[in-house]
Amino acid sequence: MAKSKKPLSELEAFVLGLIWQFGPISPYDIRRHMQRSPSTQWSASAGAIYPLVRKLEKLGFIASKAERTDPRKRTVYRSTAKGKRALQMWLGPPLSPEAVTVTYDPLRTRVRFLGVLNSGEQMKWLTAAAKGLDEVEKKVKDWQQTYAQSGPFVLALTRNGELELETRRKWIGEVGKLLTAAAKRPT
Amino acid sequence: MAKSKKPLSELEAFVLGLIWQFGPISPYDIRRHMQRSPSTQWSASAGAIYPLVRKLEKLGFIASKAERTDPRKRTVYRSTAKGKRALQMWLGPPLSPEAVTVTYDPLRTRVRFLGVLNSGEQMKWLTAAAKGLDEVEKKVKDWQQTYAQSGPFVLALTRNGELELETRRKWIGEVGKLLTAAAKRPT
DNA sequence: CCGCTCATGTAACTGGTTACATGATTTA
DNA sequence: TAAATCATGTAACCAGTTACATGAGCGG
Repeated sequence: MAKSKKPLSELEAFVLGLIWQFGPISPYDIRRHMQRSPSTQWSASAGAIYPLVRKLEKLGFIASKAERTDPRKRTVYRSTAKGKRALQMWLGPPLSPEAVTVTYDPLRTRVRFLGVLNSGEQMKWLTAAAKGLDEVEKKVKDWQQTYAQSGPFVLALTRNGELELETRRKWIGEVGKLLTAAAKRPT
Repeated sequence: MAKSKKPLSELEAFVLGLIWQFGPISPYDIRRHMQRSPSTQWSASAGAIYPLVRKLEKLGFIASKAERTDPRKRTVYRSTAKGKRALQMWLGPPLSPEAVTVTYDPLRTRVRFLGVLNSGEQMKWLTAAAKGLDEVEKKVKDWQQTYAQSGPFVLALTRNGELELETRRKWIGEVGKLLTAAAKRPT
């Protein structure tokens, strides 16, 4: 049989996707691309990317081509037909279980435990959080500018960034109101 | 000096937070609590929780008490004053870098590469994604019901779930419109 | 009494990070 | 020519997962 390959990890699929989308591309450029992204989901470390790319090649999902040899070598990769199919499989439908899950928002995790601070500190925390979101917005806008007008999918990402930020801001604001209301109503 | 302890990991802080919030509580109950949460961020595996709890105890952040001994033992933990301070430190302000970052949304990652599917498949994917969000909503609502009326912080989480879901739905819808528009306008 | 849940635990693994190294090439 | 960047690589580590084991107690 041999058909039972285990599914790609999120990082593997992401790198394969980038190679499919921007290939021919070098691991070094993949790393820079990831480092410039506002997301901190992955470190984009050499220790992750280079071995991963070699693995994808061994799987036959991507093919390498030496662009400049020996001294200052540079190897670029592009997706193979098999790689494209693997990416399509990964995308689905059906959507894999980890594709459909609640988002992970570190601010949400923290609000869960805001009760460990006193009322005054809670308000300070919320102010700091709002300021943090301003920083995030800057980074997102930077990213958007560099990758502007790259088709409907980048536009979709841009739009996601806007909506997401708006929602988080609104929520932080509501949490503030909730807490002041709770503080006034003594137990 | 010895004052330069490295910061808590997200999981460590989360578990410490749960112990502070619900303690005295057993590692077993922590696991169940996490398993019931709609988030799939952590596996809540025994291999993660039990060693972690012992680590927190060794750090002096929590204290144990044997609730039932030897046969069918049950050990419960509660937060110490030091643990509470550690939790407050972790929360901030200042907010740690990983606290203020864009959310991680696996659907967003996937939309990035939707171009690998043809137009028809793209629409099917979006339909499947929307259906997936319905599932997420069910899970979130279940969770909300079990933990209803537990103070302003749970209320804040509930509200976050609502807003988040609404935003993701809206976004998926917009992506659909974006793509149909792009499909009609040839090149 | 059989199967399920309670409750704790560990050994092996894995995916990814940190931190470093190398050498060529470009820029100030 | 010194410093920064390009480009690739690896060794040591770490946090968390998978999968399994143990034994007590409870419900049908």
